[in-house]
Amino acid sequence: MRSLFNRLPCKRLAAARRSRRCLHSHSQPHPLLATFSRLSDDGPLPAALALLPDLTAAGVRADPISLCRLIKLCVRHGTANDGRLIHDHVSRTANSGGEAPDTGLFVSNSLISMYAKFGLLHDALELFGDMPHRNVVSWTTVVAALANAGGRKKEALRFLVDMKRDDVAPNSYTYSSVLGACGTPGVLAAVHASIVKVGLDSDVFVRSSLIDAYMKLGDLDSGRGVFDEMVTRDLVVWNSIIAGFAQSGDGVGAVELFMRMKESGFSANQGTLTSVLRACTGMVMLDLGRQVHAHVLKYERDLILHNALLDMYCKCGSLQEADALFSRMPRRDVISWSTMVSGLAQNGRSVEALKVFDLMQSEGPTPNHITMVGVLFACSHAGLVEDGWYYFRSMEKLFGIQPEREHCNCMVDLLGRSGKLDEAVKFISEMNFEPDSVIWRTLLGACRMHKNANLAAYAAREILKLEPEDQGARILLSNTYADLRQWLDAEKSWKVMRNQGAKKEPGRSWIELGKQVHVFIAGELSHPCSAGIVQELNRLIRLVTDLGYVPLTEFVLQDLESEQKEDLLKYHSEKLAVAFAMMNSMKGKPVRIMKNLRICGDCHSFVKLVSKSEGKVIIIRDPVRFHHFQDGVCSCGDYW
DNA sequence: ATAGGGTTAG
Repeated sequence: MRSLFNRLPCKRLAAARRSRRCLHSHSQPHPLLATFSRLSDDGPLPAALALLPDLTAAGVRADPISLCRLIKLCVRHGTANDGRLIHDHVSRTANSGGEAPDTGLFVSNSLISMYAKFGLLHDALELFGDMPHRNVVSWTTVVAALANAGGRKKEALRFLVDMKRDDVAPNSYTYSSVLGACGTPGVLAAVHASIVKVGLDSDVFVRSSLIDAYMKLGDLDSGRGVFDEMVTRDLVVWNSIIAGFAQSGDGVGAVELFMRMKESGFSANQGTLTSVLRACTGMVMLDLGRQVHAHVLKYERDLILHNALLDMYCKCGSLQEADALFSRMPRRDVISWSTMVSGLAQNGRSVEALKVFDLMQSEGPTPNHITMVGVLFACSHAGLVEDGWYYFRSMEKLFGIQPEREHCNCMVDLLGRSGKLDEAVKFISEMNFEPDSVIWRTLLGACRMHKNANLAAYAAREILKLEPEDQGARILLSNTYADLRQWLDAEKSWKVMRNQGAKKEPGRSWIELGKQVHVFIAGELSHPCSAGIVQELNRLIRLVTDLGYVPLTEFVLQDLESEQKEDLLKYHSEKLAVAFAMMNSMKGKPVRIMKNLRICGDCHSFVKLVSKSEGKVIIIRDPVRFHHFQDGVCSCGDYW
């Protein structure tokens, strides 16, 4: 008998065991059980739940399969209280004896999973602690719950250690869950090693988690390595690698992978499209973004995807399209509204941003802390000091949002940039936080803007106290000295940097044209069309000089002869990009340029005049905000 | 009975 069972395939084995048990234990199943089984299968849920007390009264035990199904039904319906009801029922009937030990285990595992899905981690852990036996599934469910909960990743790893100590071997389910909890390269390397050791590294689920984990830690090469080794990839694996590239700022790489994915015969789903849109957002690839839009139409109800599309239009500076989409979206959540608020603010339309925020308060969801960052950003970039103070002071009362570091930073920016440096310093000393380097850097930027070298030196020293290795402070400090033409001090500051091996990040601008992204590096004539670009640049300079352009050499940071300074200015990356764009862009269409550093004052006035003389809309996005140049005027009002 | 990928700011 025994050996016959062993030779049967698993499913049939289980069925045979069940039927054997039935024959031996009770001759007739209770009629209530049949009803319960049917109701737990496809509902209605309330009717199935109502049967539980009847079962208890009749002294009949519900079978674990039905119970597990019922628990899943509660998850689908989002009714945590019903799940609790089942838990109560099970614990009341658990110890009446006479059942296989695994029966309780299955139901308990289901319940843990249910609690985790409802975010009731406390209940999940309590139940886990009370269980007489735990198997891989129990451990895995808890590990996954902790890995997915915010801020409990360390505990997830601890549970992985504990389960091994308890002689329960993790399986591919466990590893694919726990990989998301590896917060440092060292931990990730260790977990990866043990995955290889037990031979689970070829599992697709494990692989996609590995790729994701490496990419999220910024280790693109390792992520790519895992991906390249794979023979059989599925859609999620493709999505992981594309998302990784998109999220780490390699938009071009993400798009290339997307093309390869399609060549391999996969078609994009919502997740793929979201990542591709994010890549477009990062690189200002508006044309590609618009093509993706056509595919988004299929997924009318996917909010994440629509929010990504909305952000793409905002960050490509096309607010008409953003606005049109926003008003057509059937549903809008906090993220949709926040995207719109900061999108408008970053594009220099602060007043409209605040109007959208007003609308949000009357007909939208409750703002969150990110929304408020956008609101304060709008105030600081339009010099709206009074409004900024109002929102900052009332956000806790109105929306229950406690001001955090980011909000304080916006306030320092608001006060500092509007020239109220003393108030900014006072604000810093009165904040609820210890000022960090970000705050000091904001103050330092304001000092540079208002040419207050003494305060700048103070802020820079504070930064260097906190981050002695960070060269940003020295750069900004020496820039301030340079602005003041205190060349000796600037030189001293540069020398320190040189000695520490620091190099200023080169300015880069890029532009999407046709199906390509063209990159321009300050001072380098590396583009294949460089000769033509220089010619065009000279033509533009002649034109704008007639309109009154004078090179603002104060934006050159070294002490050089003025002619050399003009040369350095002339080949700023955004000027190269503008010249290239003028030669190649379509008539009547705006030009979009993105750059990695903030735009300098000289380029700003140059582009203003080019927009006038060429009758062209030029949009330049820097890391913080946008400049829409049209007819000699910029949307930022020369305040950035 | 347990698992992997996508959205806002900094």
